[in-house]
Amino acid sequence: MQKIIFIGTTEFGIPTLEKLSAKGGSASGGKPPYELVLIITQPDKPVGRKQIITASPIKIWAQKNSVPVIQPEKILDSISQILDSGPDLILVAAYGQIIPKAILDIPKFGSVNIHGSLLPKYRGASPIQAAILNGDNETGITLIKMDEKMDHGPIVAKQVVRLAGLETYPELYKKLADISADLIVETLPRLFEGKLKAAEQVHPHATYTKLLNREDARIDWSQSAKLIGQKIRALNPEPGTWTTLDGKTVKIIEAKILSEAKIELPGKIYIRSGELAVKCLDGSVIIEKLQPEGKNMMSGKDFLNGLKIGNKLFI
RNA sequence: CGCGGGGUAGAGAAAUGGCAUCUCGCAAGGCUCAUAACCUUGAGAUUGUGGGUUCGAGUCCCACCCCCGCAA
Repeated sequence: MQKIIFIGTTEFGIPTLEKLSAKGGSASGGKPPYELVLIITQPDKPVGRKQIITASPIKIWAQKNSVPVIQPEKILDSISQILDSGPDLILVAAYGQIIPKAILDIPKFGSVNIHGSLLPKYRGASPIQAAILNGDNETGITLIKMDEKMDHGPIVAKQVVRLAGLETYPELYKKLADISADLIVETLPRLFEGKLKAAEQVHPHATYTKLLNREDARIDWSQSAKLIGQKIRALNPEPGTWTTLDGKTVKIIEAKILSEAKIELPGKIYIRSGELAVKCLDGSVIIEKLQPEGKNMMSGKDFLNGLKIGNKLFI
């Protein structure tokens, strides 16, 4: 039975862990086909307004499934434990730290990374958001052999996902997480048989994504409705698209776009068939869900009920 | 003790210390070929909790609970 070390921090890795630990068929005597010998995740961190120390979803899963878990500040500090567990493969999904080559090279079959885009497109921190943000009509999952450069190693497997142009980030995230689990299950046997050819990435085609911050998520109402819609779908719930009204921030959580040719002041709020609508460059955006500063999340209609519509403007 | 906003009817919001209003929703009735439109009427609230000041508190004071934005 092949020994695997899983390294990751976010929910993205959960479906993969589930599949890896799932019982096999009768042929394998009902045992999982692989042995998860160790899970490595980020240390517990304070989260939220009350700074409650919170364990990563991966740690919680590990504990629930009785898999040994370690949380080094620096992963290199744990190199002896990694060696001791004698892994045949290291699997990495959304860990959040650079893993040095000294560790990647430990397992017989090397280290494989799960990445949420079709590499070499969208290397880096936010590949899933990038696909939505750019209005791509396809994205996917790529498995690569890891080398010392970020998202740079040769490709061992790839799964394309078509996009309809309506996906939100959480939806696509979930979908890609599930697909990566299937892709891993499909790919590992061939990898362990040594039958897998790794194909070098076409490096000149590489594009990069950075970690998105709050300023990236501010809505510019002078952009096109399509662009604003993409932004809202890509950047919620994190970091969360927002705008301001009378100097107070308002989060825009869900919206649909409306192509109305009439050009008016971008950001102007008006009512269209009882719904909250906002003018932008080439059309309008119907806001379905939003959250004013200090308030709970509410529908666009609820927001309208309390709003004295004068010449209100989102800026 | 990081900074800040908030808790009023099912929902969203108003209310110089003096009868708690408005919009939406809901119910009944009406208009209409018809309707999510329009008109009439109605139900629905111990104003987060506990104290205090006052002739009188949603409003002022004290304490507590809960929700949320920023920051991390």
